[in-house]
Amino acid sequence: MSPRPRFLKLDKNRRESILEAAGEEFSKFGFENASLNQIIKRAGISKGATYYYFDDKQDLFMTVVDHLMQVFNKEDVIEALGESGDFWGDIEAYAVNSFKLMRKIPYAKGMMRAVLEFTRRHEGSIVFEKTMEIGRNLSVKFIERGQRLGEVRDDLPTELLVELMIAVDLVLDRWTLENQALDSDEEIEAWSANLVDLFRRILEKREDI
Amino acid sequence: MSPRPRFLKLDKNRRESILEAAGEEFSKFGFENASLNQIIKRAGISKGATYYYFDDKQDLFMTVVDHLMQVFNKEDVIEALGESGDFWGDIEAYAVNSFKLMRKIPYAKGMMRAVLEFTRRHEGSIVFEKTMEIGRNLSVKFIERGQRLGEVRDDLPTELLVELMIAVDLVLDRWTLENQALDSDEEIEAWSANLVDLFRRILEKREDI
DNA sequence: CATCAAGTTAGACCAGCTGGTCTAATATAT
DNA sequence: ATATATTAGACCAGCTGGTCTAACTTGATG
Repeated sequence: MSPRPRFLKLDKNRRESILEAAGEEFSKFGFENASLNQIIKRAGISKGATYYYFDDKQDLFMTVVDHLMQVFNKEDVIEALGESGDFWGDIEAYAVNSFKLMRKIPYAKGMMRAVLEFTRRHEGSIVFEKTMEIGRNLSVKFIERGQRLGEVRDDLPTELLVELMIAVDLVLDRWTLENQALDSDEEIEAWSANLVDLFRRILEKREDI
Repeated sequence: MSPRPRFLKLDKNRRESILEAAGEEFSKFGFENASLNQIIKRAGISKGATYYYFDDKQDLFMTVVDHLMQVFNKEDVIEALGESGDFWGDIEAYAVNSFKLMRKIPYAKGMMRAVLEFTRRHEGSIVFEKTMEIGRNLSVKFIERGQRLGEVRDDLPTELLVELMIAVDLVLDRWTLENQALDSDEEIEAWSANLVDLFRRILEKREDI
């Protein structure tokens, strides 16, 4: 019944072209607005094959999400976060990494937005709870660690801070994407610094205002 | 050909129920995903009437936008912005006003998001240029005035700062909306202060980092 | 009052798309 | 040769934005 194992046995090229087509479509239009037929056409597979590998549209969506999670989790910069002395420096390292990854998988950030939107609309959906937990926990853990170190404010709800981080992240992503600002490593580092500066401005504990 | 004058002659109740139904639908789902049929059903009018008053879906969308623009422009707090000595204080006054307005027209902010999304997808569309100019100019003027007063940073492109402001604004709007945080005037003022604090953190000129 | 034209409305209808189902054909392995 | 895994694509109901005709309302004119 659950056709995912089948999908994993598939030829690598074909598998990736499906993931890419789906990823780009979902990334551009969000879950609801993405056209399954369009994905199929772009991936060059038939309806029959599609529904042989996936239960439905949502299953395909989840497969793309899972794939991205795996890629992102391989990079274990996150683990070291805040373990060294330089908390904000570690964040910057993570940001650089994230930007570099984005250049390799351009639809990754769009997918993140799509997932957020989806979970907002289908809050009851059990399937996505775990997925969201992973993404959220990263930011939540980061914020809580920062708070324990006395670096991050605690006057606003953590969930709100997470939302703010994601929003700012997405704005900078789109900005750099539209202005082709990430062509060289220097540019990646410069924009990472900008992102971290914004995070810092928003999250930093301050008494002076 | 252009049926808008007809619409204005319409009975006020009916006109407003159409605007409200359309506003809520567009606000929830964005332009493309909003169902015209749904709007019609909720407004209690027929297809024939709809296409008698509006050229097409986009015309209806524009009509809602126009309506909101009129409402917002009546409040002329914006004009005084930064004319007094207290720049950030003036911003706060504007934020309070904006939150109060949002409570009266709950779909206003959702519409803003919808407009942003639409213009992003239809950048060529001449119809929307003027509309966007109004919204943008407000933030742009604000930022430039702040820069002239030496309060606002100038190390990032103005357009990017605008995007950041809008994004943060939307996050706080949704947050307050979902947590019914704006029931009393005290809460409105408290959250306005939070919003302004965030604006300030993001925009403020700083040497220390 | 009757007549006639203009303004307004209802909703049947259309092509085009959607996600999803089903069958029949083909490839593969035993 | 046979059973099973895989694929193609015709087909479906349900929706979409938009068109069109026929009926109804309104108001002016005789």
